[in-house]
Amino acid sequence: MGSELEEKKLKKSEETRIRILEAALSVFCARGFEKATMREIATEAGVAVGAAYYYFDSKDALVMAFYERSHREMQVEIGAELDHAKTLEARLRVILSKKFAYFEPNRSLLSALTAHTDPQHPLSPFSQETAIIRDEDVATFERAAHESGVKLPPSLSPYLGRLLWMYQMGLILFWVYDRSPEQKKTMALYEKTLKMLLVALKIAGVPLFRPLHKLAGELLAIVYED
Amino acid sequence: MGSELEEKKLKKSEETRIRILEAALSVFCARGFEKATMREIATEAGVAVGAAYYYFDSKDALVMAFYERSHREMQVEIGAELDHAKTLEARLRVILSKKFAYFEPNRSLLSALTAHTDPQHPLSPFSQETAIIRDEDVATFERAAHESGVKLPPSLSPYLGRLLWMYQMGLILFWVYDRSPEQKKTMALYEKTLKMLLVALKIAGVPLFRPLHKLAGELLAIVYED
DNA sequence: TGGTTTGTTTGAACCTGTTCAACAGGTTGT
DNA sequence: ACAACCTGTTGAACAGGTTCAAACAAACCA
Repeated sequence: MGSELEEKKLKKSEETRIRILEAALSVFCARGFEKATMREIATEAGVAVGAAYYYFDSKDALVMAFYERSHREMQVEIGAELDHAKTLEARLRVILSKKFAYFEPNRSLLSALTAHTDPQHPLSPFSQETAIIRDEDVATFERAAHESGVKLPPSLSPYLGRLLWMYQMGLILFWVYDRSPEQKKTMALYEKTLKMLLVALKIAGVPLFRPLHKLAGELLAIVYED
Repeated sequence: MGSELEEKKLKKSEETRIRILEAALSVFCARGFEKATMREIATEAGVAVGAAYYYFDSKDALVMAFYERSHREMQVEIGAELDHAKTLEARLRVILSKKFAYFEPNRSLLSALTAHTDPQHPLSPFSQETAIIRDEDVATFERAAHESGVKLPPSLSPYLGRLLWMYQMGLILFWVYDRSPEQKKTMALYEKTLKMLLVALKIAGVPLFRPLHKLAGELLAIVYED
């Protein structure tokens, strides 16, 4: 009957889509994003160039697909591991370790994702196109902080998730371009800044710092307004 | 004799170089960097495409030439105005106002310069290619701070110029992509952060903050090491 | 003067991301 | 069975950045 065949066909189509994506990743890793050509990717996947464009809007879209898949897979793993972590420090380490570990073999590919500051550029971490992933990531940070009992004054509380996301983004950016052996510099920065962050969050609740809260809140309101 | 004619010739060659650069800027401003084509730039300059590549290595190199010229011109103007400014606040305002004013008509072109985070990319603010400009800028900030009598503990003092440059870079980046009317958001951020920066620098000298100095110094050492 | 070197200019050709008209094969409706 | 249709698939064609062999011109040398 139709449905069975249709299912087969959908399967087959999804299969070539994946084959093209795999081919792309393999060529990206071998040559780097810039040097990789759509023709080579298509050949590697055993299809014509046009087929690649039938499944993916652009070369960038291939990276985007990789990013989406990575995100989805990591979300699952992080979600599972977060349940075993109690303190905020442990939770943040779960998230960050997972990301570093996951992207380790593809650092050069990741650089295609962090290379653009322009929020108009599809691959920018600040773009419309990456908004869904970003929001989910922010929510993960927010939940991790919330569930480990972090309390911030109301003027700062709404920004907590985004601040943690920003911190993570900065670290990853530094990591991607870190040329020290085994990215030792990033790891040193990671340890130091994580400690500082935790201390900062701890003392941020103290009423003594109210004037600072107000200032910080105003700044964040400007940056994140609308 | 030779020398006179040679001078004429050098003049003529320099003239076409400038004509190509002017044409490029005009087309960039009319169409934006991406939409501008080398063929149109060449036509506008009244030369063949090849000529543009004889004088400039690439399309990027045209932006780079613009950046170099802007920097040179601003350095002169800033240098003159800095003598009339006493306080650090006044000096920083001189530098930042000049940059905003100068780049105002070319915001879209500037975005080609701030669009890349990759230090390997020629146009990145962190690249080898922009190092000379960057170092001169850092030196300007350093001098401005030094001459207005800012004192920092020895663990932080070597980074003062680079920190101020970083602050400026962040502001400019925010400005380039600020879509609020007349970039009001950037201006609000500018006022607030400048005040905070000045306060921070003032209290950074207080011995009470020694443990913070040590931490900050260690962080900066990691980031700027090598 | 005529040949040689050096600096400048040209435009065709190349490479790569992207588009698109054409086609193949299967499904559906009649 | 036939037409209409939907889904994939193809490769030629196009656009724009870049290269390069060849031509040209001016300066220099003999």
